[in-house]
Amino acid sequence: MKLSIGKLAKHTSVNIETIRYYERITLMPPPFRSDGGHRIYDETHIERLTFIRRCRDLGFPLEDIRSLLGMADNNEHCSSMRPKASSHLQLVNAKIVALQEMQHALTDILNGCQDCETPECSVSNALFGCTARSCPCCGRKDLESNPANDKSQAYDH
Amino acid sequence: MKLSIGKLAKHTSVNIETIRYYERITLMPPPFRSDGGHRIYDETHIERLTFIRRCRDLGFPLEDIRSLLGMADNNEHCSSMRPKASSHLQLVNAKIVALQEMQHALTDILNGCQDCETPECSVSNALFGCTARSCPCCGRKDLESNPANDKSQAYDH
DNA sequence: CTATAAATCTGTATAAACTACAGAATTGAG
DNA sequence: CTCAATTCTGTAGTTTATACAGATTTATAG
Repeated sequence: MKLSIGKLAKHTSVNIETIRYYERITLMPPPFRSDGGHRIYDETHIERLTFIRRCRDLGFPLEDIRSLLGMADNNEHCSSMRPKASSHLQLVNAKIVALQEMQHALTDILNGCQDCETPECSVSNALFGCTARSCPCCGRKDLESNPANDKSQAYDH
Repeated sequence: MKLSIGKLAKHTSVNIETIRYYERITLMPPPFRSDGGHRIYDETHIERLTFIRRCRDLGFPLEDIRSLLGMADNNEHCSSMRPKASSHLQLVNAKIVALQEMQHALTDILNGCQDCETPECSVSNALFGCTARSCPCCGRKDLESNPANDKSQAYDH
């Protein structure tokens, strides 16, 4: 199964220039070439590139991804992979928690505020979530009038 | 409650130059200044910056964040916020799914492979997850020997 | 209050991760 | 075979920050 760079780009939603960029920085291996010099990919490239793209979309820096790929490239023993996998797992877990908070906030917005015209809606409260100590939407600042306010408490009005 | 830029930086884990950069691109509002010209922040800046940083860590581009913040800045009616909130929620949901897959993959690695020295471990299989059609770890390619292989099937050996 | 170290200021340069041409060569559909 | 579409290399620009230089301001120790 052979793919031109254009087909690979479409299949993975990574654009052509980025694929060449990843090759240049050795994140993707240099592929075979046609007689005329065009790049020829196969499904192993699809897998690898899909993995890279997914990690990027989730906010992992390229060097983290390079390190994870190094694990799969099996230049190392499993014993040396464990710390990497473990620390990456912690980051993944933290990101899931943050995304779930955001998910709840957005769901609240969509459920709670159908079509109001006043600034009493739950939008900013929901968006800023439990970290909010004052309301960016109406400007009310409970904290200043109540300095003993619990920091971890969600702002609510 | 007043904060120097350094305190804000520590409190939010965003570094000083980045805070000034966000001000320059109008993602953060210009703060008050001391007589000498030093920036003075309060807790509304903490909230906003924390929100920005969290979004960035999760892979959302600044323009998406700008749009979300616009919702909270209440220059718009709720009716116009709904489509934005809705499409952002879809992205959030997709990211959660992707992260959970990665979470399972990494957990598998940590549970399944204690300290092997051979390339038969589950590392690459787990990492590349259900998209894998050949094993980057041992090089076996089931797809080529079995062209009718189901694309959606996880590679397993 | 002074001295001086730490923090911040503006402005510019560099980095990381792409993205967009320009002009030439290759590929492939008709 | 032709000619439009695709890809090639190389270079330049964009986005999202970081880093540094030299001047100024602020905090602290005497």
